[in-house]
Amino acid sequence: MATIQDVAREAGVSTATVSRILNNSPKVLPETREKVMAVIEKLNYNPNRLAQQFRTQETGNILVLIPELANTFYYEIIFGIEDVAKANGYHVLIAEIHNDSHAEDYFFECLKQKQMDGIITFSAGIALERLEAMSRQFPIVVSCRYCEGMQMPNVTIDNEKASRDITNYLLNLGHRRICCLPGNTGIRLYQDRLNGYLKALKERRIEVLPELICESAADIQGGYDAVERLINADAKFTAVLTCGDTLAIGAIKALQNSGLNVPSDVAVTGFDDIELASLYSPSLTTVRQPKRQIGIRSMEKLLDLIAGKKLANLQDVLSYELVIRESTGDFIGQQS
Amino acid sequence: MATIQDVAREAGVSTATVSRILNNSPKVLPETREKVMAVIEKLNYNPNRLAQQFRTQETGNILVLIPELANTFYYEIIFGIEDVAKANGYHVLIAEIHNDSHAEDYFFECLKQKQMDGIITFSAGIALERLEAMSRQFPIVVSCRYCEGMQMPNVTIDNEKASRDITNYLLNLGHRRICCLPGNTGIRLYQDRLNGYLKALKERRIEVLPELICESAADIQGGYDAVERLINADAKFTAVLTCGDTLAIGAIKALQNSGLNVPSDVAVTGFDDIELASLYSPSLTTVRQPKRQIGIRSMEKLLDLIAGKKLANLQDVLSYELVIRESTGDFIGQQS
DNA sequence: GCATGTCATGTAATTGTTTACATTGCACAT
DNA sequence: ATGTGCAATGTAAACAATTACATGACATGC
Repeated sequence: MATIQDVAREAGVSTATVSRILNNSPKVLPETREKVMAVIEKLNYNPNRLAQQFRTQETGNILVLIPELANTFYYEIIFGIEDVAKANGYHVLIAEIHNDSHAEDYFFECLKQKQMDGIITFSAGIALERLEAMSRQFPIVVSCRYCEGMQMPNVTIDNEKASRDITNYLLNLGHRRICCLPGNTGIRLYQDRLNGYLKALKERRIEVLPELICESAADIQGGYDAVERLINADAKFTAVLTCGDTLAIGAIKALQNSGLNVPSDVAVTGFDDIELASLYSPSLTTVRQPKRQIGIRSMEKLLDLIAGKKLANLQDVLSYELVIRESTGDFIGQQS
Repeated sequence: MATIQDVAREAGVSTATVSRILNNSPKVLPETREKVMAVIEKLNYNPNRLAQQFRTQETGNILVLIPELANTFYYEIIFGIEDVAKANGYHVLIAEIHNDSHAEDYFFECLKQKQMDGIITFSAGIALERLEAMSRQFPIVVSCRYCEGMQMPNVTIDNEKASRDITNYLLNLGHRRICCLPGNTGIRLYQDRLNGYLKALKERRIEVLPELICESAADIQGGYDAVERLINADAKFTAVLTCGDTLAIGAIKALQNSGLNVPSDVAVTGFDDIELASLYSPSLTTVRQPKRQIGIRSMEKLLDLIAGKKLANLQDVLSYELVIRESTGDFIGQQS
């Protein structure tokens, strides 16, 4: 593998000149450039990016940490990130964290050690305090996770409010016994959505029934299992509010397997508006997060951080939208 | 940010000693080790991994290139990769290629320039000849894409045979007018599956009707669009064979929207057995690829390549399985 | 007491770039 | 002729680690 020295020697110039040509510095004679380019061609020379990065402490790569590849919610966000990244000459790498805080640590170490220029994370397995401390030193944006009281660059929607809204929608349809599938309440995000549900019920002075709240993994299987448990426990309900579209899909499948029709027997709501939400049968009533916008905003923030700019505001709270589809059907009873 | 020199100076030892401690070299006095560790702690020193990598030409990272994050098929494969990687001290990064061969090039450049130790690719936008040439020099494994005649490390199933099998299954159920949604036949993978369909029909001497073959994007929307086109063209058929589960889901949604029931009016088959295949309504009859195994095998191959071992065999062809579920229903007619 | 071996540690080269600074050569004004 | 300025190019340091080789201290055997 040829080095810049090989090129310099072969072309009879100094490495500095070769470097200048490579970096499009203007101060170089056209004929010199041509001569050197010919040698580069001839030797099939490629600059060693590791050496470049080592020298400049810049990689041109940013890293996105996501909890699970399996959650299709992240696609469009990542599209948004990629768009902005590409337009600014950055490349996007993705790493899956699962629940492995060691892995998460590792990647933050990579950032510390300049292996990438910045991180956008959707995960938060590591201690928030550490994350906050690191974010003061390195370009880090936390997306889709509201970190109350924390001073970190942050892009989200108001999950609690959105969840309250969709609960109110069910209440307005006449539902009173509404199950809640909050997913994993160990994760702040899901806790917020559960809180929205609780708040909505309390505002209407409707009793919260603990037996209608069923935690689970926040995926399809989790939704399926949760509803199965509810049915086995003989719970009575006319609606299932889930804190994620994947949960909703699992829930619907379980309801159907028990011979219940969605929405005529039980209404179901999702959250996020993943691609499948509109394509599933029945299609899902859900909260649409501005996914692309979240990605765009996150990357823009990250670029500012990388450039060392002061952020105009640390936290961006974007707007969401209620999307009414088939899974909640029609009005079933009295308005309260 | 403290460097190894700072640590050495502060601890009153040489950088070599610090380095030895960092790399668990045995030849260092316990008291020296302790003294240095204390300084490392005190200065909050972290080795600069970029410098390490630059020096050693090893990164401990491998890269997985996938065409689209949106295709849930890759999750479990990546699980398998991650398992083996983790067990061997490697970390997995993922990059999405879309249809951007520049991006693909970029990442292969990264490999050339030692920014990662190896690549497993599910994509093949770049010229196969170049890929083959590179794979002779660098650790590269091509997964899920059969590259006929190419001499590259490769892990796949026999797509054509699997597709022939599932077509035969439909034929055995009595179907004669079977649509085929091959997805994007520009991609070899889908071409192979289409060929399997064609072969099965020809073996039974059933006429291939071009109007029943409808190319599209290889995703949910593509499947939806393709069936819509077939219906609008007033095509007559009793089954739809798709070359991907996402296509199948789109197809089912479109059929249902036209008032057709799956499977009683039209049978539908998928391919891949993504998570959703068993959870969709109706659940999908499909070809189960040994996803985890594909991941494991791919990573094992890559490790051998990184270690510079000669591979026992370049190509691994793994076995698949037909999974019968609801979307194909029961026997509808005469056996041919 | 001296040669030899072993162990812990130090010295300094090395890796491939970039870049601040130095140098050279030339044109032009004086 | 000579000084000045500028453009093109060269020189060499710097980046932060690893590691081959060197060194020094001490123990051991004769």
